[in-house]
Amino acid sequence: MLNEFDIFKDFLRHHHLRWTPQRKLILEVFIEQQGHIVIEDLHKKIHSQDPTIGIATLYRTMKLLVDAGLADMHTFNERTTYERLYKVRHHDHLICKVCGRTIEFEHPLIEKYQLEVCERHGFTLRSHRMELFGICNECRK
Amino acid sequence: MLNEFDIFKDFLRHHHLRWTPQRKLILEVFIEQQGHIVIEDLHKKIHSQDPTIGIATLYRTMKLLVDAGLADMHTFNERTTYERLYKVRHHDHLICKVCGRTIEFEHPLIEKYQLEVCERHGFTLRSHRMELFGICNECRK
DNA sequence: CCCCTTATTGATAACGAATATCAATATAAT
DNA sequence: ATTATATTGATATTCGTTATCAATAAGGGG
Ligand SMILES: [Mn+2]
Ligand SMILES: [Mn+2]
Ligand SMILES: [Zn+2]
Ligand SMILES: [Zn+2]
Repeated sequence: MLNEFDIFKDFLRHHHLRWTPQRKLILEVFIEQQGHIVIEDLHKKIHSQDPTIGIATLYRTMKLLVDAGLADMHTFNERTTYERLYKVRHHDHLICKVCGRTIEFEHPLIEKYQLEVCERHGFTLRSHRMELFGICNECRK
Repeated sequence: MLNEFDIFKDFLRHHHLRWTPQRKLILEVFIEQQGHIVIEDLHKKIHSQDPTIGIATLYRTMKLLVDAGLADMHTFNERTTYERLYKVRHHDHLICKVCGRTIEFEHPLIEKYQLEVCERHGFTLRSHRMELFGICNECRK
């Protein structure tokens, strides 16, 4: 199986885009993160390795990673986060309104019923977003 | 059962807030809309009845209506919309990525499994968001 | 009804995340 | 190497929303 670098390179080639040192570094830093990461934190880490990389390039590259299927973008609590999406199963999130913590889960039946609903409406499903908001175990204490 | 005006008045009293002509007009215009409405359209309609009402007051009042449980706020395709929430059953949305149309649906089993997931994680569910993105029947043709 | 505290208002400045612009530079195909 | 074109970083710009603030209004007590 191809690794993320090869997947990204292939994606770029396919779209007549170019493999650059900036894109390489951004991908390197991104894949060593885990969980949901915001642009700001990503930028700090990238900046510490190469202070010349501009914020615009980071935004542009993250968009490419999403298009390439290597990153997933979420917006929780007015905040945009990116999540690695490589050999990671699809999942949805519980989001604590108090501490902001997210809990990941998957529920095959829910996914199945989503498809059912779409079929019933002649709708071709491409992606979905499901977020459950509330109060987590820790914050209830 | 109380109507929306009484509910809003009660809400305001409870929070030591005041019933004003501006809030009355905004609620009047809001409840005669159906479906998902953006601030801009709401503002146009309000402006035609009273050009002196400022946009800030509209934003402030819509937030109050959400808090009072009379309006629901969504963000589809980077656009914030408000939806009337009075004697309207909870529902989720299919959103066409081509034409932007939304289709409403409800699925009791999905809701049930959502609760199940929350219980399993000791999570107290307060609200949720579920949006299915894809291509609608019209746009596929 | 008046008084008085406090909420509300509208105009407008400010914010901030994300994007557009653009001239200089780098990439990769030939 | 040459060449066409994609990319870059700095920076200006966008735009929906919120903060500021002085003037005004609401509404409870008397
Ligand atoms: Mn996740
Ligand atoms: Mn709806
Ligand atoms: Zn929590
Ligand atoms: Zn459509």
